[in-house]
Amino acid sequence: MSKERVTLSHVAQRAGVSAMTVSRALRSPDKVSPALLRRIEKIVAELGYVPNPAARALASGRTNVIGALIPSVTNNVFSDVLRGIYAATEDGPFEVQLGNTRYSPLTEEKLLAVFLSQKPAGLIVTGIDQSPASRRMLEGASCPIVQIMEIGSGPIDMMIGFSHYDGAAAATRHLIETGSRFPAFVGARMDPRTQRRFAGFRDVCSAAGCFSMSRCVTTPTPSTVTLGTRLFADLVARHPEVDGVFCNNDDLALGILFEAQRRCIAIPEKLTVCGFNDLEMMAAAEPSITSVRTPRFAIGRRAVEMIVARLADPGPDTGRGAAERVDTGFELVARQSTARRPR
Amino acid sequence: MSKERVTLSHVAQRAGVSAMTVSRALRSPDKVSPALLRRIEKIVAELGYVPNPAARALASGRTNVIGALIPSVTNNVFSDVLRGIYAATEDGPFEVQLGNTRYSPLTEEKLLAVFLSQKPAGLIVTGIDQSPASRRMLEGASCPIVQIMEIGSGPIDMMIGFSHYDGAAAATRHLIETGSRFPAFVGARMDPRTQRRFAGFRDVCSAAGCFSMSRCVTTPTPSTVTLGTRLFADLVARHPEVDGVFCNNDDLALGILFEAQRRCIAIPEKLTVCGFNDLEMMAAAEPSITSVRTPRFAIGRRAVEMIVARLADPGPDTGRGAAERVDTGFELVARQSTARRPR
DNA sequence: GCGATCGCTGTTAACGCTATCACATGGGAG
DNA sequence: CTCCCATGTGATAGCGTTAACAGCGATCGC
Repeated sequence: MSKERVTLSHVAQRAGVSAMTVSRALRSPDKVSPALLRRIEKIVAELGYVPNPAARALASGRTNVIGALIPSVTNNVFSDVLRGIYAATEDGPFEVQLGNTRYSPLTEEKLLAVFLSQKPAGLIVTGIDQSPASRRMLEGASCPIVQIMEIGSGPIDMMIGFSHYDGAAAATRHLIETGSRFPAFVGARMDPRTQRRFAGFRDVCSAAGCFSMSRCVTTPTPSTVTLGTRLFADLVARHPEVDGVFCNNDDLALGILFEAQRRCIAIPEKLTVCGFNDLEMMAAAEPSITSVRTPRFAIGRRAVEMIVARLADPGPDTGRGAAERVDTGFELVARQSTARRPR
Repeated sequence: MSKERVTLSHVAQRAGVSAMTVSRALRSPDKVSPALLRRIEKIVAELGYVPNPAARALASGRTNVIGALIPSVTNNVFSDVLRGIYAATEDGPFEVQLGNTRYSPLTEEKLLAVFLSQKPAGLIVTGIDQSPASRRMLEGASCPIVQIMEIGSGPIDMMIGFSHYDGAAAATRHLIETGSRFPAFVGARMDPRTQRRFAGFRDVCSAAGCFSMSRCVTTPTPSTVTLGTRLFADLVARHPEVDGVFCNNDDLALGILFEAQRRCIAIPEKLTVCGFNDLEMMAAAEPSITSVRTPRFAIGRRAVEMIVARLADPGPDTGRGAAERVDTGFELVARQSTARRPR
């Protein structure tokens, strides 16, 4: 058993053809006669030939790498998106290169430069708030690009997501409709999407005449269940009148549930609670927690599919096809934590 | 602004030196005169030169890719490990290539073949239960390899993790010591590590004379909070006498907490509960939940560090250095859910 | 003062693959 | 019976980088 790598020419030699033909047999099988194709495939299997992606990339100027820029790997939201991305790529020829921007535009710029220099097959970026420099790089790129998780105007190329503002607005309306007169906002890691959720909350409350900035507690630190308990403790200490909380995500909502139980504040009788994203555990909680369901897995999968489709058919325009912009919507899932009749 | 890629020779031309010198300036700065080095660095920055990794890989026969084979991206456990891996790589020259084995040995074999063909700088694989084929491939590989999450005998190369058997045994002992006479086991996704946890539970219970197979409910499906509620419902329906539960992970434990609340089964008075992994929310829950803390982030980070260290100093042996085998241990964190005096 | 040595830089030749064009064959249209 | 084109295959030339060695002053030891 030789330690040496099996290359195209080894296969070619064994098959009595040129390396180019073997390359074609693997890359575009329809351009090789069927009999020869079978013979080559057999030899490839025998020798255990695996193409060298570096050589391929160098020679062709393209790679089969789809780059994905995600702000966090820990956050449940993005692990679902990631799962969708992996699900969509695992049958195809593409592989995923993950970049963790850690919510930093600067990190994103750096990663973008690195990714783009590798001539990726496509790029997935999170959100619509790229820095000017990032945006310039992306606009100059020659591969399909999908902005995910959010929709807005002026897509760089393609876009799939939903309106965080509308999602939060719907949740807030629900809180008010189920009788909250002193609604509060609890938010962590105030990234742009979170801020738009806050805006949705604020505008709906203002319109209903029940907005109070001092009932909004936020922090730049990442959201956790424990953080939810703390922020809620702060909130009730300052505002015992609070009778409804919109959390900018489910971790916080769960923390509030626990802290309320600890303080014997009945949910939903004394306090209604609504989260965001609808993580699996929201339905299982006691009481179950109302949340805004977002199609995270689908967004990840669809983003890859959009890139693959574009690659297969670049569209009528030279270069980029017509920009696709998909609004996935969201769904307010009302549960026990807001099951209260309005007075 | 030219669309053309900036290559080494562009930089070289501008600097009035050969491409090789620029390559050296970037790769081993100490072999280039300081003045020239500065000049080259300036031009690199000006031109925005980014090395082509494909060309580098092809020419040098090595890559700076560390491959990581993980059974799940969704599972909180592995997202923490992943975070550790990313944390350790983000300052260095290495990048991570993630492979999702989805708990399938066959998928793992395929991914391994692909990864190894790319001559990675190092490889991280999960667990110690590689298939014979996988093991052969890994043993034949010429890069550092770390098996993570578990320790056992006969490491392929390096290894970092803890004993799942011992962790479960400690938890079970704790359940019995805090007064459980009819302890139960609830487990999902019975992968090898989970099974060893079960073995720990079983052996400790048997030794204490309180093991009953029919009080062990398991399922091959992935663990979720909702699944925890269901399995617990099944369990109490068949065994109302159960007064303590060891869950093979925290999702299930949380589900059990919720289901117990729904059924007004007081925790810890009527039922004690212990999870595994000590996810963040265990401490925040009401009542807080006892769990076995495992150093997931540290394992991920350390695994990368072990690879980097090996790469820097291959050790005395030809090829591979002395195998490193790190037992990180675990920590039983007792909380309210098991706060009961033994009778 | 002279060869030996060191430090820095250049030249050449790959690495494994694919783009491109050239070439050979065979069949169908005129 | 030509001519043309489609089809399948081969030869050649890179892609951008690094390994390996060659060269060439300058410094050093004796």
